[in-house]
Amino acid sequence: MFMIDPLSRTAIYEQLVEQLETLILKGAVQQGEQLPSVRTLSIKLSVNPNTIQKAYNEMDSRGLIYSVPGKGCFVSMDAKERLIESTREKLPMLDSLLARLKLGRIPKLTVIEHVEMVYQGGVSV
Amino acid sequence: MFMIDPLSRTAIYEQLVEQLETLILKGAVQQGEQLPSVRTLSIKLSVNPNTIQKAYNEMDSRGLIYSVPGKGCFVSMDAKERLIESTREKLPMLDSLLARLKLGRIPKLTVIEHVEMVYQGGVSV
Amino acid sequence: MFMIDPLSRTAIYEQLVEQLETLILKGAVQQGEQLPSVRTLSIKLSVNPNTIQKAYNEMDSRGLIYSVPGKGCFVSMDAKERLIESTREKLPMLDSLLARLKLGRIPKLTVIEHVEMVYQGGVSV
Amino acid sequence: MFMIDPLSRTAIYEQLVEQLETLILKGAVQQGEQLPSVRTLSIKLSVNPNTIQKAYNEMDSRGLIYSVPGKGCFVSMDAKERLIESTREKLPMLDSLLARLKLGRIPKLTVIEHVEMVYQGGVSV
DNA sequence: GTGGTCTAGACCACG
DNA sequence: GTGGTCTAGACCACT
Repeated sequence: MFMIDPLSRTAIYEQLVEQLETLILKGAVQQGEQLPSVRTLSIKLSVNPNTIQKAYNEMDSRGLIYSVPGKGCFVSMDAKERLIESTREKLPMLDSLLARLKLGRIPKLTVIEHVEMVYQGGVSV
Repeated sequence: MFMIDPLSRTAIYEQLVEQLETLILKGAVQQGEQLPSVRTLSIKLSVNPNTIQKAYNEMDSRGLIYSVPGKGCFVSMDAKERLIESTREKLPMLDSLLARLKLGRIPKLTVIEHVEMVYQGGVSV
Repeated sequence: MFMIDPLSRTAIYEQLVEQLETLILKGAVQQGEQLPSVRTLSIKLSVNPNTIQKAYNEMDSRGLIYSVPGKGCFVSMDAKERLIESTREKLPMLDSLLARLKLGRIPKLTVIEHVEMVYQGGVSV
Repeated sequence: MFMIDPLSRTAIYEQLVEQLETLILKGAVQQGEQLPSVRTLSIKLSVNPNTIQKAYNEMDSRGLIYSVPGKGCFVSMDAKERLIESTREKLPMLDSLLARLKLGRIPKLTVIEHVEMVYQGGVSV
């Protein structure tokens, strides 16, 4: 369910957050669904429980999941909606990346091809 | 010449590297040209000299600049070429960003608009 | 009789204690009256029996209820009196809350309005 | 500057957050001011650095402070404003507390006296 | 069993 | 020096 690269420059807990976000967006994890417990996941991923906890906390504070002490962590009912709404904030990243590609002589056509490919249902991330 | 945002979450030395890259790509800094000395730049930007040094080291190790002991740092003669060549390595970033935008319900048309805008010379970064 | 919010950050057993306290103070539960059994209540509220037991234990140790083995739990004859007496212990909470409201620029008039409203029989909790 | 009660039921990091909030509201800590470093504070309070870090993180994510890796943590320029704006969210707590006091036979006059006392600049928290 | 907090101690990146 | 992350292991409260 989760794939962790301990050598990556991005923190483990951030990898978890990002992956859980895409799982929610893809519908692979339904709203209201219970997430794997901190301990279970920590063992499966051979990662310290504190690290899992930190990832869950982060998402909790963003309202994407909620945790009920003694019961478990659950996906918020409006998690997907929240994520969709916040996506527009990523457009500036697109702009700066495109500008860099343009300077690097990547032809517009190549970029458009990538857009088409991804949006034709092609690329999974 | 350089604009540093000390509050940004991206490290200062990375900001310097990125900006120098775009300056080279834009031709604002010519190949062979001498770069400001570490001390000069550290004072101008009120940034720790170590930080400047780190940025220069990073670019040196990538062959984009070279330092002549006792004289200073200079832009490599093939800096621009190297940068252009390495740009293709950034395409996977584009793919994953596009996939995220798609999941976040950003319409393809919106993305295309951004591509057009940037490639029509619109956006400067 | 009881309303439990399993998503609340306050523990379920504390919700039960607080509600039972106000029921006693309001006279909705008379002194000497028998309380629902742990099992009954746990089913009605779909809450773990241990949780109900914990709430009852808490109130027992405070002398608000007493349990007769084999018969059930009963409200102490002096429960209401005890609760009223212990209320003064809550005044420091009022002070610190007021201090925080003052720092947060809540006007005195607004606070007074709330006092009036509650004491005019307005607010039920 | 900070007072920690390790025996309190409220978590240490929450005690820190609350105290820092009141310090900001009182103006004892100015906006833009640098906070004590994680390590320094952890030694002064004989608390684990991670705990201090957690408190700082919490306030960072709420926009009350910002941290610059390698430099330190600083109070946000709009910290006080944010805190004042969020104070209204505490009014429901006032209502429920007042309702409990009323049930516990605390006379309205007594409550009003406390309000007057605090708002006449009396109580420091 | 669950989540939450805390300590101790380590390592990294940044300035 | 700074903040940030991670591990290991412990304890607590709640269900």
